[in-house]
Amino acid sequence: MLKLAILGFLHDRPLHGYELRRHLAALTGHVRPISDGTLYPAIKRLETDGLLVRSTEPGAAAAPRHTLRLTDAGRATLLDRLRTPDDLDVSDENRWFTVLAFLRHLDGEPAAQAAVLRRRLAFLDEPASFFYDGDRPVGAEEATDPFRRGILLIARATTAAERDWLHTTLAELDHSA
Amino acid sequence: MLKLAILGFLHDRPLHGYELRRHLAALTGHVRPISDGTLYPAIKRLETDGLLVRSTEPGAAAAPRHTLRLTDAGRATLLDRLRTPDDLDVSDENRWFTVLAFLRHLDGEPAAQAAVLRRRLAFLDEPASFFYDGDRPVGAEEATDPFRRGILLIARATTAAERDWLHTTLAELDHSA
DNA sequence: TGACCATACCTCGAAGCCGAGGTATAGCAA
DNA sequence: TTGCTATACCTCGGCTTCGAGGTATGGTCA
Repeated sequence: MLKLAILGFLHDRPLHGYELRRHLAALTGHVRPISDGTLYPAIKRLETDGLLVRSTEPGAAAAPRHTLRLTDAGRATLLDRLRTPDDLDVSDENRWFTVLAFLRHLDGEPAAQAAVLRRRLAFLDEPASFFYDGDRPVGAEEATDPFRRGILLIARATTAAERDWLHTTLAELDHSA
Repeated sequence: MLKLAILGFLHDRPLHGYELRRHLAALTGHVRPISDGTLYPAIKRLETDGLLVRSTEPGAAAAPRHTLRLTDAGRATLLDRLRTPDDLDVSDENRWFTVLAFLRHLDGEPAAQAAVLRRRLAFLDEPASFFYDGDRPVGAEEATDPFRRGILLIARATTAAERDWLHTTLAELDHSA
């Protein structure tokens, strides 16, 4: 997820680590902050994998900066990951939002974008609850525990809003394809 | 999060590992499945920490089962964690739902339950967006990218539903306190 | 001149998670 | 009797993450 986000941000334009940090903080920071000890090793991994290159420049306001630039391999990896996200990217909301944040990078391929959205739709259409009475899913109405009731109500509202948005966006994409 | 979920399920009644696995699959499995290689070491950690004990029994249909039972320390740890969840438990939706799933275990303490809900409310009231134009947060209406627009729309719907539920539930808790 | 802060990057050990693989037992069907 | 499936548990290496700590530069302000 971090890898995807880094590649996604760098696709727009080269950034140095500190800027990247701030972009990441804006995207997912209020939910799940990224520490330096996570970010910098991740950058190094991407570099050794040949997905990005760094060029040192004198720092504007402080220490020298390492400007990070996506390579062709990096760009290809990003687009590939966006075209075929794995199941966790589709089911976990945090990861899914990261995919959505960069899905526009597939801008020449509305059919590929639509295919990704359809995978999410399929996931949302799977009958799945959080709680079961034996094998039977427990609906929000019958939950006696107010907190579990909350989970079900919130999940239902989210799913409804997302289905709505998915359907309208898919219609637009299909139209432009 | 896994630790919290295990303690939470065992608070209801003793379970063996395989049952626990199925409970966990129902709670978070459709979003984020838990593998054996995660579950069993986690159980072992809880055991060495003295939070649960296991008693081997002949298996009903197969290999012998290890029935897991919460100790007093385990029960205390669970309640403590529910009373004072850390920030990530409050901000990350996956973790927050896990807290909610077991918050009823604080049933004698409506004030403590309300305090936890209020922390979530405070988090939701923080002005936070996913995208910024400089320092200014970008609203769903101005987002030109349809996918980022989706993120903002879905997040807005979720937040609205959750605020609603939090307010009504807090009113009930305050009434019963 | 010195204190302090924001910028900018990095390392290290501890811990957790994952997937792949392994070991058994019991029941059922070909 | 062979094989399959479900039950039930476990280990291992590899990878990622985290937090705590460290280094260095340049600017502001007293």
